[in-house]
Amino acid sequence: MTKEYSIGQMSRRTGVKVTTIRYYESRGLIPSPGRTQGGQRRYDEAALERLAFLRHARELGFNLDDIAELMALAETPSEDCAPAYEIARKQLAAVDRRMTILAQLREELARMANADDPGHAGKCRVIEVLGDHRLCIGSHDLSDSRADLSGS
Amino acid sequence: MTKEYSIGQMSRRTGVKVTTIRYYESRGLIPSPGRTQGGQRRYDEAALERLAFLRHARELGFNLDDIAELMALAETPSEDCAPAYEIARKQLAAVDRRMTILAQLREELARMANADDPGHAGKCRVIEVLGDHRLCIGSHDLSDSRADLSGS
DNA sequence: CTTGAACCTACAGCCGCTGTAGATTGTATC
DNA sequence: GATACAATCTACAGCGGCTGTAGGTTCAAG
Repeated sequence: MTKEYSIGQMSRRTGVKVTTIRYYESRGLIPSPGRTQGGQRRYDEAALERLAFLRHARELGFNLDDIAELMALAETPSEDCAPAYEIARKQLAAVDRRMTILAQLREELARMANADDPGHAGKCRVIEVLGDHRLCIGSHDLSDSRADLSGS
Repeated sequence: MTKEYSIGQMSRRTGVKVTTIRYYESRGLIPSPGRTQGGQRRYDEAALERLAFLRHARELGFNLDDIAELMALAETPSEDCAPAYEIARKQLAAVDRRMTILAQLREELARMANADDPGHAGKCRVIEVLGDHRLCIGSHDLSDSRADLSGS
């Protein structure tokens, strides 16, 4: 009789929220587990490992499609590690791009936020800078220039 | 007779997409403009300035609620610049946090992606690392640890 | 048996967009 | 004026990755 976990236990052990675990199941990232007579999910050790893998990959910013691929690779012993490396390198490149952009944004924000002269004649420097679009950083292609800071 | 702009002209002049301009209008960030007899939007110079301000602020990662506040401040001449500074500093702090986290993520990814030994016995290093959650960076509170790289 | 936490599904929303179907308008050219 | 085509319109839905809640059931401890 192998050890079983409820969804709450899975959540507490991996740090992935219950609603998120259900979401991952709906996305096919984790298999639907067996159920109790009453309909409650019961997971095994393998499912726990899989969820932990998923969580770790999410932490590193891999998107769910790439994670699905990595998981498939993990379950298919193969001599070819190229696909996994491709995915990891792609993510590394994206992190590098993001870091470059954030550094630029930081400069402008620092200028704006740390101005000694907060403003004059009813016009704040923050507002002035934002109103002066010669100070815009990017081209009109904004897809990578926004300092999106959301965690999810 | 002041100069008028169609929504497409607004888009080309500011780099904000037509659908996004409509979205901003629905969110109340820009006022609904006058219309032609046929129902097409016609904007004035002031609207163009406002949209440019909005775009610049988005570029810097300010969220729409904060931008709405900044725009209200811009339109209300006041001696008090504290609210604008507060918003700017909050954003600066968020950028700093994100940069710190990205640096950490970068380290781990680099380790993973640049390994000289790509893997052995059918087990890739990338996969191994992801499966070893002792290498996780963060606590179980992931809200700021994900390397979200999306531009929007 | 009772109680209350944990669990279930269905549905909707967050944030900031973004696209598309089907229809109308505006403008340039003939 | 007629034609052609790009531009514009609204309504609706979707992206990515979650996240919450209403209303109901199950599980486990006392």
